[in-house]
Amino acid sequence: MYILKVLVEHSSYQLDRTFDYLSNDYVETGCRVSIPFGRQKIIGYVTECYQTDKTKHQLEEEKGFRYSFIIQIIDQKPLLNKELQELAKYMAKQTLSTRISCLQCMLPIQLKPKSQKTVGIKYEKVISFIKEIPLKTPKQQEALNYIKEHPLLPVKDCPYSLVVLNNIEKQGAIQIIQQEVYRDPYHENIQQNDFPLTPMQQKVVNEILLCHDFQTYLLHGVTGSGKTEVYLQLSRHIIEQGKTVLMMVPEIALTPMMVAAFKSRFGKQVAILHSKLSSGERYDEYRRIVEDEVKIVVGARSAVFAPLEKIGLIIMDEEHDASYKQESNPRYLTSQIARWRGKYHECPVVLGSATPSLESYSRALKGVYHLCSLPKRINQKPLPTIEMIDMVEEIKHHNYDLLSNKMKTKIQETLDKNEQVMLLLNKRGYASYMRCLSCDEVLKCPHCDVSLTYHKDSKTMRCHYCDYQIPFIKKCSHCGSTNVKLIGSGTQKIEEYLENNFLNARVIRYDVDSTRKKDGHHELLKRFENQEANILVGTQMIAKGLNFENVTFVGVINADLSLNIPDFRANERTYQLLEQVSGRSGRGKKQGTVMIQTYNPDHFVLQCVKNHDYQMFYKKEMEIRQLAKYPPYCYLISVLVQGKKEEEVIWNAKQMKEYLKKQLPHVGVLGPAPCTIYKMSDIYRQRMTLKVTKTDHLYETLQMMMDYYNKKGKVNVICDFNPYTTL
DNA sequence: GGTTCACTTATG
DNA sequence: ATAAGTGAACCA
Repeated sequence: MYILKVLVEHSSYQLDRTFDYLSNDYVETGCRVSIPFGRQKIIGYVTECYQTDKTKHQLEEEKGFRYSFIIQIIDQKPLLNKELQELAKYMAKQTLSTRISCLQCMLPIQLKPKSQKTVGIKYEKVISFIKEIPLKTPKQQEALNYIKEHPLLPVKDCPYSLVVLNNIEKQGAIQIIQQEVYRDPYHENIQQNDFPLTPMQQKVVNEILLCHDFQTYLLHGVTGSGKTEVYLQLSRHIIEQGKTVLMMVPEIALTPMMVAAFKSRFGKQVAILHSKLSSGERYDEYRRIVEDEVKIVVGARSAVFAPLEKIGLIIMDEEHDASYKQESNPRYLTSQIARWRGKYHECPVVLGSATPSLESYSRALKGVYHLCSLPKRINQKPLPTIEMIDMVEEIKHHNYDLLSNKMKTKIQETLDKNEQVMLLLNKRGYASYMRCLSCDEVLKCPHCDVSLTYHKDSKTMRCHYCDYQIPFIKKCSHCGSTNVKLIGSGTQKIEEYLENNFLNARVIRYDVDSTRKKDGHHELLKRFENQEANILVGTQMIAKGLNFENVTFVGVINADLSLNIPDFRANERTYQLLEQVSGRSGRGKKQGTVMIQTYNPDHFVLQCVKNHDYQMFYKKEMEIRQLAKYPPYCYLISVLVQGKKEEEVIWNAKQMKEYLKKQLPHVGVLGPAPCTIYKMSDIYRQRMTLKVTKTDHLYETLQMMMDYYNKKGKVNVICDFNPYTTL
């Protein structure tokens, strides 16, 4: 008889431990079993299995609880291999989430217990050759010879009619059988050869290939420096060594070009994992990986759990991208998971970006990561020239239009030359902030260096970090002028505007709405690539990874909006966005230009963008981070306290703060303050922000606090390590 | 006495 | 997470 330690399917802190069951058969860890639990029948994951000589009765006497036998073993083979089981343990500890939620987030939804979605396995009729026998007609004989040449030929691809095939089958020479087929989400299969590398690219490739150990590389390459080609050729070398490659990209719908590049180089050896695949497609891709039919996995965040064996290289493109942070349940940071797997497989991890996150860049400078640079565009193409356009000046000249006169002229010129235009509408920053129209100051929190946001219900300006608040007064605190304005995200009808204001403008709008349907993005981009349109207008989605040779002008309509988001990363995000979008210009033979409209042309972020000077940006922004004690000078942890009764939530949150201050004297605790959305479906939410420099006792203390409050049940506590959005 | 509802308890 | 058990509140 065997004793099994089982995690039950429900993700709850009260059930975040194993339960003991009995089985007559040995069950491998990682398999699911069906078990009685209380009065229910549920699914559990086996984490341990060992033999015992004792009887059920003896065990019960000894342990003081009743044992049950499992009802059924569900999987013959473990769903997750040893590596991923280990990883789940690590992740649960790092994110303070339940072990079961970590296991579940690694599986495709179809295999998660609650999922009602059962995937129909797709079958196809194929012809299997059995034996050579004399046939009735020459046509049949001819067909049989053909079938002999083409083993397991799909019926639909056979040049002979079904009637002929049926006749041959009746005589017993062949058999038509049902065979499982995989749905292929990307049908195009054009093989393409590698491009020759520049000496700089070659140097990076050589350096990384020399590494046969775990090491994190930060590949800092300016836009258009050919990072993709480096990834492709590294991958080629790794799979030639018989190993596999994990290629991570930001939310994949936004980077169709990277996917296309891998597909066209490596064809069927690539599996694609992302959210826009249909349930069946995703399941098939997952199975292809499990069955070891795939050498490279290209995918977004959740692909970091791809069940690849023998990983020889892990790449994270656009390393700084916010979509790498999971914002629900196990709130993991993809780079952390990737590096854990790199350590496990003893292979290099490459983080690539034109605009690395400050956290990564500072690690590279400290020597924790190994820095590789591609400072030049390929083929010696210069970076585009950038011009700042002062919108305050435009207003002085009574131009209240969306576009400055200069930009209008430039757009028309570009269209006249039959070249293409990309326009970025920076729509970030949903909350309103206050700007003085006389001195251009934005009202900021005196403690947190973020702008205050307007709260309509209480008519106050409040800080979302520390809850500092002042009543809303229509007066500038800096110069005293009453000429102030609340600025929010105005929804512009820019597509219409462009069509009405420019001759021969053919506009494609590329945003969440216009690309919602499957392959929507792909289709729109194809049309733009084929010159069916000459203006592509969109939100941040157009900033990343697009490569159109005929785009020679990029315009940014409102650069500052994202500078005033109440988030310590506002400068960094703005720099990244503007640098990335600028890089879309002049990727072909012709020189590109960029114009950026702003109310703050002298702001250091915009000046650094103008000069393509990442180092300067890094230096200045690091000074700010150091003064305000923000990452990379500390780790942030966001502690969310939520519950049905507002007073209870506030009271408990304050109590937690006292506890934390006592237990962790070296940790700074900001708040508690109400969340941006302080009430969500009748649940009140308060947030504290912890600034951590030393992690001594940190996990244990937080774990104890969460256990205590979550088991009490009055309020619910969630910890978010390295938060990217202010909840 | 019977029904309802909030709250507690245990799950192997 | 979820179902069952507990006891107080309410009603006729």
